[in-house]
Amino acid sequence: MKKNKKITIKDLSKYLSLSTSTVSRAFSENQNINPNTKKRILEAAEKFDYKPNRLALNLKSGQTKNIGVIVPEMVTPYAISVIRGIENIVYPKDYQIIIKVSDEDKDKERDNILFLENLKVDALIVSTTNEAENIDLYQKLISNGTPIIFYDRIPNIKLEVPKVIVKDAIYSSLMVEHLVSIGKKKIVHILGPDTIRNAKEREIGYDRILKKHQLYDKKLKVKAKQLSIFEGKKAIEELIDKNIQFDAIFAFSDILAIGAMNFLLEKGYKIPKDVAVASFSGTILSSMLHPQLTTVESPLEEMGEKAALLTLEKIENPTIENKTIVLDSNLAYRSSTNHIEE
Amino acid sequence: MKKNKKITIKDLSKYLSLSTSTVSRAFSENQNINPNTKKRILEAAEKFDYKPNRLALNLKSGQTKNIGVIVPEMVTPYAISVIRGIENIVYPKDYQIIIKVSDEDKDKERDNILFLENLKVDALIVSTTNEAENIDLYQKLISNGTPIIFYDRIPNIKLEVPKVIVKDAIYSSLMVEHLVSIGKKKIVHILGPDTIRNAKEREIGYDRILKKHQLYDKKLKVKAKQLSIFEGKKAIEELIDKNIQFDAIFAFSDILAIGAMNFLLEKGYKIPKDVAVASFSGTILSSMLHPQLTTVESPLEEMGEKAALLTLEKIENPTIENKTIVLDSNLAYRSSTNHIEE
DNA sequence: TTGAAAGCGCTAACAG
DNA sequence: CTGTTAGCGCTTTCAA
Repeated sequence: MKKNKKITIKDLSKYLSLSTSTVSRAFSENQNINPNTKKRILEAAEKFDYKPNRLALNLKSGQTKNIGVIVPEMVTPYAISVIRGIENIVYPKDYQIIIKVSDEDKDKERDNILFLENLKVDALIVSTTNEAENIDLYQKLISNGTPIIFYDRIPNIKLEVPKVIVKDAIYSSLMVEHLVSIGKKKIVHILGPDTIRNAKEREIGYDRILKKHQLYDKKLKVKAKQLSIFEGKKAIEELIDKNIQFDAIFAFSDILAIGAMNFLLEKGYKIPKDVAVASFSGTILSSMLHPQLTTVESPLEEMGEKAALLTLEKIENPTIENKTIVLDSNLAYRSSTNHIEE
Repeated sequence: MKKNKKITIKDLSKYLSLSTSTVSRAFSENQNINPNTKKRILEAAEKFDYKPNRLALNLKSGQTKNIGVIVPEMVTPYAISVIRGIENIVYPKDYQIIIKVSDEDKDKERDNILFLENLKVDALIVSTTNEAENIDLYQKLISNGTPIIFYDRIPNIKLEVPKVIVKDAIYSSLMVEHLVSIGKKKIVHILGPDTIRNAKEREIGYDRILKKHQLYDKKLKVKAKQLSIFEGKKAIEELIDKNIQFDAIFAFSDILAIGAMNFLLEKGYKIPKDVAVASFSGTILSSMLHPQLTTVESPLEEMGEKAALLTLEKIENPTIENKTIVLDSNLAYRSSTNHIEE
């Protein structure tokens, strides 16, 4: 079966005995066109259910109206929330998004960039897998005129780009302060991989509070090599093996916290009585567990919206200054740290 | 900064003193072109980093090379696995996918269809929110010549379309049989909403086994109105309120099982000793919990691949017969049903 | 205010 | 085997 014959400007012009250019003008703003003519055209368009052909517009304008979005992972619903925010902004403006997932793999990320470049996307919104990788490529795209906007996990290098981030160090501090406030003294920090800029920020926040309360002990810091359940589990297993005592855990991310918590649960620990657990990230995942996880909830959807706004700005005006937007988060206290005596 | 001047076939033809058509021929298969000429052209293309302009190709062919994918939800990593499968197949064929999420809302699903139609996607791959909704629209698109391929949650009506499904009833039976085999006698079924075809299938599987073992009791079936953690919790809460005894739960989906299990855990039940819990779906979610969830693991990635294959077939040959592919699943036995005496 | 004509980059008859 | 030409649907000078 053939596609329905789509009606074109030509058909309309023929029907109305007008030129195609006049018809065309009826669909663009502020053109020199007689209001009556415009009205007639619009009515006819309505009647025949005319829709401008996006493909032709694209070729004409050289724009694909596509924005590439590269996210580091999709195992957690983190990215999907950010994407929702992006959609909120770009769909009304007639842009599409093409989503690519890097699966925490810098090489895959590189492929994704190349793929999207090849697609001639009008801009790129990205959260990196590794703060120091693929910078050359990003740099190249940018100098070729493709706007790139980073969010959350941004490159460490001074790249001249717009970005949206959260206050990692501050909220990390606040969360650790919470752990101290509920009486915890030996607070473990499961650090994120040091290929992620945020990991360092969050560590700074953690260090600050523990030192302030003279609870700091280097032995309480364990590094996760990757963001996986297994690494979270491994980190804690290591501590236990080394016989290092602790009564709380502050993990770099949900997924790490989950690995740690499940391991403790398996071993019969009571949470939060024996060990309180808190993390950073704020996806719905944290409330799908038992006990529910106390966490720093980043404003993911807003992050996407801001990033999209910056993107659109940059597309419309490539010479605009590169803003950095810093977002506040929310502290969600849940059962994993709120011990209720039984 | 302006985009780099992209070089075109025209530039190449000028440089090589050839016509644009000859140059064009060098990039398409099986054309009448002198191998040497072709070689020269390819070399020049390489040298100048020539890339065919997708936008022009699209206009020319009337194809967007975009495939729309509509998924019912993205709270669980279900869809993302299917999408991965789709990507495996379509990316090598130079297609892009545009993902739209319906959030279990039939109206949103409708918007998504309209949106994608407007985008002139070459085909649609969809998993519905509701077996009986938006059929008119799907029907319309199909008769307008847009291939639509359904997977997993398909419409109930006899729509003449290719589809990919799993053996819901059979695996449901197998899972319930497992529950019986570990000694459970009072097996609750949390049914999915009856707007989902699979819910009925899985119920059939459940009924069959319970009747076979003369364990069937209508009171043990509770219906979830939606697929949410809360509904899972509510279903079980209801049973307990009504003082209905049970020692196992078979839930329509992961998310329902999670709600149920967390509620029981909160109330101090031991899982699986007091109550064993099993579900159907097979995302990574089930192994992120404690205890890990026994579940029917559907071959999600494969499902995506098959759906994509059917899609490509249909795009290339619209008159091809509409196949239905039925996939096998895997039973993953985990701690939520394997009680180990302590 | 409207129309004619050119052209975005590419492909595909058709002719040579 | 190669070139000429027209045209996909639309916008945009330029002229009228």
